[in-house]
Amino acid sequence: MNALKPLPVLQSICCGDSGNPPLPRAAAERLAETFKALSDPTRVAIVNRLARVAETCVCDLTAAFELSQPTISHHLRILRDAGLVESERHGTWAYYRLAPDAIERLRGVFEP
Amino acid sequence: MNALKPLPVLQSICCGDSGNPPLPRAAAERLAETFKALSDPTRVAIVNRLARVAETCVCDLTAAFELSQPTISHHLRILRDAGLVESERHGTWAYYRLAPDAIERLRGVFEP
DNA sequence: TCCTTTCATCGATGGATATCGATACAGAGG
DNA sequence: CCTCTGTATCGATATCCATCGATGAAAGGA
Repeated sequence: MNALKPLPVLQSICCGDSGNPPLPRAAAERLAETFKALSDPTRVAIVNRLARVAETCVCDLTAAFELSQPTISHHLRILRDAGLVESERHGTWAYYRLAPDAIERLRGVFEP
Repeated sequence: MNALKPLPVLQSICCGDSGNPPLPRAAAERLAETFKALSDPTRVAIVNRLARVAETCVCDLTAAFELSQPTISHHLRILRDAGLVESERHGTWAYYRLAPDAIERLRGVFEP
């Protein structure tokens, strides 16, 4: 932790603080939460699968990935809490699909 | 784990396996690793800052975020290992910038 | 009503992670 | 050589997470 900012002459050699407003902490935390939902290979594969088939029930996911049903359900909950997927019950089955506007939210991080 | 697939009549009610090739596990792991690097609020804020100022030394980051210098260095290493940022030393200071083609890699997950 | 199927939740556990202080390394200037 | 400053790494610790078996909840069929 350096309490003093560099001298002006050094500030031009190093890099000065830009005048742009920084990303608020709350926004950074919300974005990080969404990225964290994609920080697992299984969840990336689930999202990719939903991008291809548009709708899937849990039973097909447990068959596709070699994981137990509670584990798949756990991953789906994390994706749903992050707002990346939506779920709907039809009779006995629960159908999951991609949330329509979830992807657009992630792009702003990389743009000035 | 259900050993039997649903009967054909139920298969049409539930959802069948699409013929599309699934995402290979290695690709899913690589993508998850990149997303994991963005699963922390501090790292999201660092990337956002680099998107605005294009180049920053570590000393400015430790001043901007109220974290210790080892912690900032730790986060920068994770971002660099993930291929999201690049670093370069000029004299005493280390400069970090966004890796140019890092963002494009992340988009394919959501597209069929 | 009882049974089966599908999915969600709970509790436990082994492994990963964010954070810090202490320390080592590297470059610039005496 | 030594010292100072900016970074990186190390070791330790508290917390979080992925996974599983067991169990609960909900819906449909016999």
